[in-house]
Amino acid sequence: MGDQRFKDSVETTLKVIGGKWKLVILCHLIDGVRRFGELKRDMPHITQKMLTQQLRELELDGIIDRKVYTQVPPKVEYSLTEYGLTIKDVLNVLSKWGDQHQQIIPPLPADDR
Amino acid sequence: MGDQRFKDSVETTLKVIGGKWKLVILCHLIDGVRRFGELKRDMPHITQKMLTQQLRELELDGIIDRKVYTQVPPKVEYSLTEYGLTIKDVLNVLSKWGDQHQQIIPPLPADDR
DNA sequence: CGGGATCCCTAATGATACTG
DNA sequence: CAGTATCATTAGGGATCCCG
Repeated sequence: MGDQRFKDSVETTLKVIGGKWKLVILCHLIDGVRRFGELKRDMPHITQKMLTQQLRELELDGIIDRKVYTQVPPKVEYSLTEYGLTIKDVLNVLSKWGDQHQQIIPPLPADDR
Repeated sequence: MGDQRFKDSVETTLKVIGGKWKLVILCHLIDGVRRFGELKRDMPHITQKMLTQQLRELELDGIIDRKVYTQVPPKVEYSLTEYGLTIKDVLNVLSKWGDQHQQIIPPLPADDR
């Protein structure tokens, strides 16, 4: 299991969906199409810059689609690509693990860690 | 799926095993006990400081065990705790996904991205 | 509304030297 | 061998202003 190839694959995954925001963004897109403003509203802690930036990177990696409606005011919709849908398995496992972890090792009280 | 609780659980996971190194370290521990020097040798890019630091955090989160042999020269062994073994599912899914990704979106040639 | 462009700061990481 | 301790560096991220 822990051989070189296995490790390389994990590192590849980290490069693509690692970081502070990408998986969270994908959580919001997993249920369907979302507008930029919706994403921003549902993630109060992310800045506009970060959101834009991370969306671009996900788009470049073929995970999400960006559809621009040329109208005033502008409207941009984001959604998972067919390939991006494969991320569901990953999200499910991560969510399940985090869920267990919270029960076994509860977060420190009144603290964000 | 993409509800608040789901998202929170994913974020919890990211806090515990997120970052650049922890999952890679766990890859090496998944096959069994490893000494500090072995880990360092098998991860040429990590610095001693980072390795120590990340190991401490994993220990605090109950994922790995640290066994110190009081002898000269010193000997310290790291291994997954029983609870830490639950990380296997996560690693498998991440490795599998990264493996597919490499085939579909091959890394840029002669570049580290 | 959905950005882009700047400036700026800090937390994370690295390099290096030292030690029980 | 398995770490500390310290200093230097950098990348990630935030605040703000501007724009079609």
